[in-house]
Amino acid sequence: MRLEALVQASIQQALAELGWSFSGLIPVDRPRRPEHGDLSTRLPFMLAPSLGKAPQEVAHALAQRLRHNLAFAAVRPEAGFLNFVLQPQALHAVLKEILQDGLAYGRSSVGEGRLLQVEFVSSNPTGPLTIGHLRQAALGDVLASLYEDQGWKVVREYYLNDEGRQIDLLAQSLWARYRQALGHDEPVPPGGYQGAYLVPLGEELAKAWGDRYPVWTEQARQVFRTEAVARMMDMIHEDLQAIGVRFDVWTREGDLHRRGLVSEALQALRDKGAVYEKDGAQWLHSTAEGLSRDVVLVRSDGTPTYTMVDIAYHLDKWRRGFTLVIDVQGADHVDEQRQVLLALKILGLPHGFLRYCLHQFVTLKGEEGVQRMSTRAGRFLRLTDLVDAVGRDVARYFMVMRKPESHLVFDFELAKDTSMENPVYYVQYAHTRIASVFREGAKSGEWPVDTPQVDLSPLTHPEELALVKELDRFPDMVRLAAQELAPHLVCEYLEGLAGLFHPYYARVRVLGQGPATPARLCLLAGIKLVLARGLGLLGVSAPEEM
RNA sequence: GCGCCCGUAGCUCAGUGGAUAGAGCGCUGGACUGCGGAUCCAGAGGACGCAGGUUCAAAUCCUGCCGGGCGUACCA
Repeated sequence: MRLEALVQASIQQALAELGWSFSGLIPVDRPRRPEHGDLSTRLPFMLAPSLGKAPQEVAHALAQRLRHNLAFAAVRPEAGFLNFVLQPQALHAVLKEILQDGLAYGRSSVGEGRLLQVEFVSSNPTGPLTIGHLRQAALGDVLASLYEDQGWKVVREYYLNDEGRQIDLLAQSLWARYRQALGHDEPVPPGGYQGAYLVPLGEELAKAWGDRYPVWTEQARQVFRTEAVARMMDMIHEDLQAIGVRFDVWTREGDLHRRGLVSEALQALRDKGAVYEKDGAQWLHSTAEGLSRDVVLVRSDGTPTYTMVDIAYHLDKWRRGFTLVIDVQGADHVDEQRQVLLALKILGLPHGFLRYCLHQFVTLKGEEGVQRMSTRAGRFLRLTDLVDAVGRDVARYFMVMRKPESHLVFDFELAKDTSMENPVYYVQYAHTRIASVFREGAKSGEWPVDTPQVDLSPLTHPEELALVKELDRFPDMVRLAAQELAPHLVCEYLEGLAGLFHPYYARVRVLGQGPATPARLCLLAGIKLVLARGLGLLGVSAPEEM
């Protein structure tokens, strides 16, 4: 039994014996200070008012009842808390269970196979992916993994905005590069895409097509739009491959229009009385529901806005059978998010169907100081350049190591220069070291061990017991990271675990220690397992050798 | 102006209302005749932006300020 459950069950029994009751989850904390025990509960504070007793008194009474429980070496009431010191045997039992679970350790079936969609990146096909998209890609991919681990059936989806003015601008920018390649003095249109990545494409088209499109006509627009989007998608696919992200479904804006979903969603909103006309445009009456402004759904020229299409898209997600949708988006989309959430509420979709993982931007600190990035101005760092410089593991890890709503300063020079003083390597090195011990142990015949038969009683060092306690925390951590959309908790956990392992390893020898050796090898096996599981959730490799 | 996010060590950042606030980097000084030194040990370094409030208990919740970011388009 896991430690938290063990404590909760024991307390429940004590409550029953005392004729007390507590509805709800009994809180179990892991105290920072060792003198406060291995585990503690603040339950007495919660129970005291209804019992008409002081917390200290409640804690005392509970401690009396729990004192003789064989799992605990001590149960101490202190300052209204109830602190538990575990018997080493209780921890040994936990380690055995972990090893028995193997790679399934920490997995859960709470998702019950329900459908979850994670929509992320969804970058417009107007250029290659940048370091900004990398944060999205890493966050979305890790969130998807976390939910898969919790028993959800996850669809990773990319929404492809292949319509609209930005695409026209891109097409015309590409056309200008094409004309330039033919020796004409055709400037990139105002507000167009200045990036150098269009130059070689323009040259290719010039070679292939010659002087076929001398002026910007409707026909040229069609041809260059199709060509530009296809080329940009090739780039994006290449970038995604570089960081190991794969999408299950690509949805194109054009498809939503073709299937009539946009007008259908608009009609549904109209039926709810949430739409009004002003200046020839159709507006969503958002202020009526407490938002700060109304938004246009259909422009006066009859075309739907981005927001309108987004609402239709999300209504379709609901119809597709998803129980939960997580959208990973940047902070510049907050206003948009509120409007969509509001529209879904008006349409009667359940609260909580759509959750946003909102993240702040990545600022890049390079040789020229902090730079604001812009795809349109051609000022950005390509994702592939970053991956080439620091590797996929570091790139992914760095993008999720901070909580999404925090700004993330990516120091490019530091990432390259100090790659040896890097948390990713610190964690991976712990895994490698254990693998190395196993290799050595295999030579001496000490490894592998018959896990179920090993006597773990030699595991008595405080560091060893602390390590098992940390391993025990892994499933809760994964659950919390998924629930709170907080992948950084995984990084924090792994660094903590590696931070317990390295000092232990430096102090305690594993091989050639008689009966202690198989016990310690079991502990190392548990650590290695959990490190691999955690790194796996992040999409970071767990190397046997470095 | 209004809305949302952030403000914690020199830097980058953790910290599910709990007990004496943490990590990495950087800095100072140590540790290799045994399993990988990409490691370990020790030290210096803090008004948790400011002021009120709620609570047995606040870095955490509420209110108001101050600072930074992002929005506030018939762009996407």
